Amino acid sequence: MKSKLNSDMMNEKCKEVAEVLKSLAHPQRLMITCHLAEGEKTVSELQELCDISQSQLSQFLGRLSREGLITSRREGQFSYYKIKNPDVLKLLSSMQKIFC
Amino acid sequence: MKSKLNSDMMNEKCKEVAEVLKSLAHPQRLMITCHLAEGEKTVSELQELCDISQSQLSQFLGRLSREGLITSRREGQFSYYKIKNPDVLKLLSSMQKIFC
DNA sequence: CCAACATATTAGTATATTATAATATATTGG
DNA sequence: CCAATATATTATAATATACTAATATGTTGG
Repeated sequence: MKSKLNSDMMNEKCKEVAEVLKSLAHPQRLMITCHLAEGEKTVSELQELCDISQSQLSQFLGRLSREGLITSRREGQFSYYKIKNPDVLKLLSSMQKIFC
Repeated sequence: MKSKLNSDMMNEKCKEVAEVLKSLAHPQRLMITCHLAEGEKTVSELQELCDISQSQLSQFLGRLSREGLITSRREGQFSYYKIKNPDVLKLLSSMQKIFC
């Protein structure tokens, strides 16, 4: 069951996975995604939970969206964000088991 | 069995884990660590495996060492590197299951 | 010892990221 | 409509990262 990758495939994979890691590799972005892993949240909820400036939160959410980790929907006043990529959910869950 | 963290602990954890992710969040550093996850390797072996310049490889290995993910020992002409942090080994293994 | 090889360090430039402040847009209750 | 609230965008300065070329150090066989 051990899946070996050839050199080109490995290059590709590493590039792809490194992108995801890069998105998560910031204390507050990680915190944001960890909270989102528990379920959909509004920006204001996240702001409470993460203790982070409005502008930065919005910028981080923008980046995480652009990079495909999360999605949002607008409902009235509020924007709701949640994890989009199921692999990211799995990764967050693994990390929690390992580090928490 | 669900370990909840209070806000301060979560801050700490996120900071700590984000550091590790940052170390891994580069295609070639990820590739290096993936190869090291299979076992100890010399710099020249890694250079072959990763197709990367001598200087960059050495700089990346330096960084990964400084950041506590890997260790090295010198034996004659060669430097042998391997994964130091067992959590990193677990993480790499999880990521392989998820992404490969 | 010295030539060749293995590895590490340094310096310099280009690019990316972070954080902050200021401003803009969208929605709703009154 | 307008004031208040929620969210997004822009500009900018500080810092970190990536890459390359050049040079330095350490080790060994002959």
